[in-house]
Amino acid sequence: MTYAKTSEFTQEQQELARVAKALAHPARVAIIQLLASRQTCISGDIAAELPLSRTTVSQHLQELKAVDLIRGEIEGLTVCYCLNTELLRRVHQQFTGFFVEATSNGACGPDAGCAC
Amino acid sequence: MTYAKTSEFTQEQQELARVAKALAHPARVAIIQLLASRQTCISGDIAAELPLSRTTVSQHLQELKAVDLIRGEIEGLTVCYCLNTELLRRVHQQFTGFFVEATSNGACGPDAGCAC
DNA sequence: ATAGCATGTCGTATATTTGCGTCATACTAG
DNA sequence: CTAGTATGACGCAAATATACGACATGCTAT
Repeated sequence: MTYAKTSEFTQEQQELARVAKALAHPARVAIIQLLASRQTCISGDIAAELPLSRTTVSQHLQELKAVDLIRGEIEGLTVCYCLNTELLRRVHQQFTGFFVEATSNGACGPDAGCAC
Repeated sequence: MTYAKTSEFTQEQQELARVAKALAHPARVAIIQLLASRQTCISGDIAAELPLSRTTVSQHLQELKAVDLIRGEIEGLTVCYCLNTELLRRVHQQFTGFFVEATSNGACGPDAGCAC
């Protein structure tokens, strides 16, 4: 994600893109849903639930952790991953703001001089 | 995005990831914000507003178009791009559902047997 | 027809992502 | 201490994404 031109955008745009990127893979979406559905914060059980190797799942977990959407605590032999609900709520706000802004102005139409 | 294992996830997870991927670059976020802020559906003016070459911007536009988040109508010499507000609203719902699901269950804590 | 502009497509180089096997580490149990 | 197990780190191959210059196409005037 650290391409040369990436830095020339708004902080807000970069943040949104950053989180979006974290959710840009079905496995990572699935991981978050899994963590949300279980009371216990499972660890390697996640890998067992996904159609991917343990190694690959571990990488996806690291990616989610890098964005701080999830957190991991070493619990003896296993590792306990949890959702960062606080951040998730904040991100939800951010996305909502974006979508509202994008949908508030009625779609451009003939009035604006275009055929859409 | 069409890796081998991608297809073994829920339709819902794939859809969400698909849209998230479309928003996973600051330029594409910026494009949507630009289209939302202007009454007229600008075309190549978009390129002028972004710190990227016209060619690169055109590619980002094609990606957004591929996911149907925006639509383009040839308007004589120029091309008029518009937001697909209908889809945007649907996507907003989808994301909200996801985030609510992820944040409704209180974070796992000592009760669940973990230190998070 | 000719010239000129707006756009998209193509080819190319580089950076990143994805997926997995193998190894190193760390802790638990015997 | 010796296994045994759960995890992350490392390295590698293949697939994608990113960015851009050069070209092709399609209108609009003149």
